Amino acid sequence: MTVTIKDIAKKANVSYATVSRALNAKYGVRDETRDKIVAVAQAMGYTPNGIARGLVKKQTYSIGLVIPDITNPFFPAVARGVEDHAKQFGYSVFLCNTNYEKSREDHHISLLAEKRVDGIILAPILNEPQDDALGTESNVPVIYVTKRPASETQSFVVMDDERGGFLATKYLIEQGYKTIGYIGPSKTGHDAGERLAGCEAAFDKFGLTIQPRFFRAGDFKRETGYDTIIGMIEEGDYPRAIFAGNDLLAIGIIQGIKEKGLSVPDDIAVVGFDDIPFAAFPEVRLTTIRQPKYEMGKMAADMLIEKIEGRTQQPRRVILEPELIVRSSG
Amino acid sequence: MTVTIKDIAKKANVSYATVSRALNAKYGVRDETRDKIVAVAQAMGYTPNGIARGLVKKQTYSIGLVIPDITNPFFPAVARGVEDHAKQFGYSVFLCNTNYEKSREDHHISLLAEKRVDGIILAPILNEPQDDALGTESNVPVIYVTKRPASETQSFVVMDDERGGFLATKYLIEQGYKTIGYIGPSKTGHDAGERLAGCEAAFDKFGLTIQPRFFRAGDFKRETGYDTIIGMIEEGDYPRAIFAGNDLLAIGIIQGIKEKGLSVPDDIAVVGFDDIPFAAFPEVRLTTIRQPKYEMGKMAADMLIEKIEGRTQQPRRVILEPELIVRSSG
DNA sequence: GCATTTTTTGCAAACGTTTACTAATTATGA
DNA sequence: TCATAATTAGTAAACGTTTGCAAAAAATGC
Repeated sequence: MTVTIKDIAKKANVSYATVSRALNAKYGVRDETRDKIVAVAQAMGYTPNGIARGLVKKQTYSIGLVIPDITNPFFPAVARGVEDHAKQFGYSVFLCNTNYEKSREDHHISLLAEKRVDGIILAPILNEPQDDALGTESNVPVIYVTKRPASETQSFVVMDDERGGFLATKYLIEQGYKTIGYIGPSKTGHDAGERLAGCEAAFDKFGLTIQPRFFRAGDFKRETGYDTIIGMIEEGDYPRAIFAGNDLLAIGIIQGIKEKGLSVPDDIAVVGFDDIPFAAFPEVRLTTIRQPKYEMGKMAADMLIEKIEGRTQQPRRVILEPELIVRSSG
Repeated sequence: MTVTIKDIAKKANVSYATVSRALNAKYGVRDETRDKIVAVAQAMGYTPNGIARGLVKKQTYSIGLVIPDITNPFFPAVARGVEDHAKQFGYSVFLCNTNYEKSREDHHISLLAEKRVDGIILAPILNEPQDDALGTESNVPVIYVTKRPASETQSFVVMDDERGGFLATKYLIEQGYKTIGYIGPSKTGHDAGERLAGCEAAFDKFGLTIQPRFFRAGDFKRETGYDTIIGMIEEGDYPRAIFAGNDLLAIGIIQGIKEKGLSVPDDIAVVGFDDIPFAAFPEVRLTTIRQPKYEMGKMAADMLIEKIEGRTQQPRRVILEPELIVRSSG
């Protein structure tokens, strides 16, 4: 049997209320008795029962981190940021992978609610309006991360995707490339739509006109990048530079280019988006837009704890700045 | 105020014991009343309080996963394996990064103990005897993963590092390489010592003699691989093939080789160890020994739950098989 | 040294469940 | 129809804490 506060009380000849007070270092217990109690607790190998405490204090010091997939190289840094910061404030974090399935997301969230976590950091799969039900219906504090919630009343921390797209394109333009293409998700729904928007904004600003045949909508997969560029090259009509919707696409694109006997960036320059760890390796050296992943996680944890501890009631909307990382691919 | 079982009882005109029974689908409540209760609970938006339940049932349906660093590409797959399997059995998992610091490991473990997790999966930093205190002193079930515990009485799931080292070396030998080197951690303490042992065993078995100048002890860092190979090449004395203690080292080694104008595998063949996601990319195509990371996590979760639910009392010692993945570097 | 204030301690309720035990109800068999 | 068995529902204790309130003890002031 694990030792409880009552066992200690008995052995120390005090009431268990006194033990509770002594152990929690509150005022109002004589030093002498506190010392004795602490000694006894120590000797008996006491570990406070957080469950019992949670029940009365209605606080568990746990939070949930709900993300699509920790195996996606984007998320470990975010998770690390969350965990590091949470731990600093005494919170533990539940890791929940949704595997990009709405049903799993829902299930995880309701499990977390049963576990009475103090709050949730959610990197949602989609950003559909109904998703925001969570934050209002249940009353668990939620911070959205990575993607903005549809509703205006929720807090979030995201990166400025549009600015990222702008930065990437601007860089390419300033490098003197005249024909620039985009491969990646299009506006509809996905956040990468904003990356595309930023790209278009740069075209606009610098007076270039978009050549639609070099703008290819698709998904986020490496294969897509590979296939798309191979197609372009085989048709004999390709741009001098390409902005890819994310690093995985960029890597696929580079692979395709090389396989066709062309060189990067001499024949085609490529800039990616995200700066996953892979991008920095000497074999890759991808020029890309860095998302502040760790900081995003840290920030989200910070905001969540702030909300939990009631220090703020207004929703906070944080938009982090992207950073252009110039390496060798563009 | 969140709705409790008592609120439901009042509205449904039954005692709250009945509500509890109805909601937990136990036998012993008339269908009619159960339906009514379920309907009321539904209508009131009831979410069971896992904390209260945990207090009486002495089970929280949470487990802890304690690893060095989720940002290390080895661990996400392990974590995913743990989480997927745990979830299947209704358990949630706390993610704890120790950052390779013993003090953080200890702290996390004692926090988990306070949270009354049902068990812990631990990828320890070191494998020193005193570490095993955990499993015995506290009575939380523990499964060691990645590294074996020093004590004989603990359960673990690891990979057969020695066999991995053997496989890698054997492959190199069979490819016809006569001078083979090793760069990586040495025997002292680290599990990679076993990799080296397997390497030596292969030398033995195939009648080759070890040339100590090609066996370089060090750590697990990419820079070490890079520096070491550069040194060898500059001295003008290097082996035809190298077995690296892990993939990061291997990547550093390859980079060094290429930078010195030599080619892989034509001048020097390299095989790594781990098969981190990076190794499979077309830019890298590293020949390596795959650790069954996902399976390790899954297996650990399986064993832990088995232990929690008391289906087994004997410690289980699982040693997974490595697999040689032949790509282009060796 | 005694009344008064302040500090320390104890008692008991509360947190939201589950569950043994008992009471009430319904079903069964003759 | 009635005794008995089987089923359903209710009472109350328990899980291990925290905390308001009251009682006891110690400290203070005169």
